[in-house]
Amino acid sequence: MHLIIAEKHIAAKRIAKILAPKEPKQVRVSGMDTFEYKDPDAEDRTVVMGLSGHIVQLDFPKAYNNWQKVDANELIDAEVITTPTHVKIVAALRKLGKEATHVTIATDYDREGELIGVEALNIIRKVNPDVEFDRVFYSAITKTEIEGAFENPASIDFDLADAGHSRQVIDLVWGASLTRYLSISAGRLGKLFLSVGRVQSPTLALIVDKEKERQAFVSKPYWEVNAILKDSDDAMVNVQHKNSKFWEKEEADAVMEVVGDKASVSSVESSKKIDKVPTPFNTTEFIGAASSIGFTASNAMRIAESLYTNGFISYPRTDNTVYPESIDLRAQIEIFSKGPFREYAQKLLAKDKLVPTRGKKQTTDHPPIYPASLAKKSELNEQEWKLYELVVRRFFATFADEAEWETMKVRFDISGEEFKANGARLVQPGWRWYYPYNAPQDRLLPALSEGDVLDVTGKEMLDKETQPPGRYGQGRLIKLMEDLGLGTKATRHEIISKLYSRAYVHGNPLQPTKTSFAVIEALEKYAPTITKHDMTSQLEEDMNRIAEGNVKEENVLNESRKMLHEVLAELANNSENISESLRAGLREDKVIGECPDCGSKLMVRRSKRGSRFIGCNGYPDCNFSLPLPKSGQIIVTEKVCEEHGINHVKIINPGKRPWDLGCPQCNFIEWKKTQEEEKAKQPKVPIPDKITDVPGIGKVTAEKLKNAEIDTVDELRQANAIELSKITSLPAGKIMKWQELVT
DNA sequence: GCAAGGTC
Repeated sequence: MHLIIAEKHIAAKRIAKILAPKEPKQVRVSGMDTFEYKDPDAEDRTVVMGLSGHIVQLDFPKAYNNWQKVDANELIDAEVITTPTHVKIVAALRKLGKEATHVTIATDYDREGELIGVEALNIIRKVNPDVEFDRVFYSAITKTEIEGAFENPASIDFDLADAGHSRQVIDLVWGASLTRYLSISAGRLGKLFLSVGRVQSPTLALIVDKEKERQAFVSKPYWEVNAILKDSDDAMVNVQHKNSKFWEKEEADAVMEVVGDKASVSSVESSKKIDKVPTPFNTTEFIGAASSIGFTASNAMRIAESLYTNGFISYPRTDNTVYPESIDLRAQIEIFSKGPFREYAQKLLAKDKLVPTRGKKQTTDHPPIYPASLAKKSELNEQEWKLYELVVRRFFATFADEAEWETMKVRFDISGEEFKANGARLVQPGWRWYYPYNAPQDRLLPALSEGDVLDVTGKEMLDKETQPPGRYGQGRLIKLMEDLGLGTKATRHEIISKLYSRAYVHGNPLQPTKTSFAVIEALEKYAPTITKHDMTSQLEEDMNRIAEGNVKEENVLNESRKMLHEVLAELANNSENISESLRAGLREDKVIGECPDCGSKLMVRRSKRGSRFIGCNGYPDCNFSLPLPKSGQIIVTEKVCEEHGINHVKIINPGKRPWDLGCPQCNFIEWKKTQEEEKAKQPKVPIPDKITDVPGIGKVTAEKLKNAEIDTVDELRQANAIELSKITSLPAGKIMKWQELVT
């Protein structure tokens, strides 16, 4: 039997369909769908099966799992084992592998694809050591490419796979040991650990650096002088003094002073401006465009994935910005000559020649993202449609003409002072007709010529100040990561999500917590390697050397482990310092403002039972407290409540979108109000006389309350639930419920 | 419980 292995299920299905003389048979093997056919030239049947990317994972043996017992240092030279992550697929691979006489690896045409293929082959060779194997390379699953690839099978590039494997080992060993070191050092064990990694840490450093730049920024005041003119047809023109920023108020005042009531046109310059045709979408460009119309990176990718699996767009994870020749582009446009985009498709098809733009990056992995089929609006939800439309319009735009603007620069003389106005008018929409996103508005000026005189109908002086550089939005950050070589098309958005879920950042644009400052500062000082994108560039270089056969993987790994030993030694030499500054950062993230009762700091605290609340540093003299939700990471944001002067709070739960709780005091007041309203709706129940009559309070609980000097219903009602919870170790929420019942 | 890379 000839076994063909593709990287994913859908690729296996489509390859089988292209290669099979008639419709391939779908056969289930160990719970996996495979595709079978009989090639007339072959003696035997062919089976095509798909993997799900990597089906195995690197890890340390179980003995290393205990963070308290196993030191970070020991991880460096620990054995690295391969464990299956997709058990069903591995089982199917073994079963089919045993039967196979010949295996063809048909995974994606890139380094990870080579490694994924070798991983699968290794599993097969364990059960069938002498099996024959080869490799095919293709850049798009089209009839021409697939047939061409299978007519000319090549051999597996084991060096390239080794290069990929070295990356896996280095990432695991560096990531795990530094994560463990920092987490232990900060006393953050359990799910609040402080993670470190080759990609995530330099990315976090970018965000922290930007925040530092903002903090160091000193804004400078400046003044702007504008005037409003009216021409003979009563058309208004807004003009600005040629000094767009006056740094001295006196100078602006002086200009205001002299501006009279007539303006004369001193010059009119008109010229042309060209907007270049956009290039085909790769993942980064797509996320950037989606981000500019309001999608988060992860949402954009999640939706793209579903559009892809439903056949509406091509594969969304690609670096390529050049359409491969094997795709019949005209036919792809023709698909849209009916339906909601027909107007656009027809206009393109009427062109003599369809020449698409080419981006800077040309790769072998996949084609750029383009629409694969015609969708009906009713088949998609609103968000899916928006992104589908984005992909369709971008695809069209890449065949369109340049957009052309007519620009006008007019200078005016008002009482000897020069003022200016800029106009722009889109004269040739070109590609902008197909792709109307983020289009600059026309700025129309009336027809003016030199010597024209206008009335000055108003003047104004605005005081402004220079603004600090903006924080990174997700789209911008992903572009920057790509420029620096951090992460891949498939992982950049996941890295960003990781930073959110680890509570290193919040908000969009991204804002780092104090903990992030502390983590990055500690690493930059004592383990700088892991905070720089150079580590990735160095790794890329090493991987290229391995791939070219110039160096053995083992040598690169030895070198890397040696470096990591040095890094950990440096950390150990400064352990007290590091521990202290990490803990200080963590503490700072818990400060939520000043206590309204006593002026001490209000902090996020933990009761003995482990539940969180906001408490006052003045305790026990001050009892001020506010409740917090039971689960989720608590992030104190920069926003301050206008009414209560304390910071707003966000709650992060894994897998859920962050919950903006707002001001904890407002939230508590709101909560009490809804409780009261709820209660008002309920039929009146008499308030119990004895504490043991309160539903939910039994003998044991009553005893506990008694120990805390709560004997009567009145005392229960008046108690501070959180304080009482601390003394009795009864849940505060329950106490509050009982209080409701006796109020 | 640790990374980053595939894929869903």
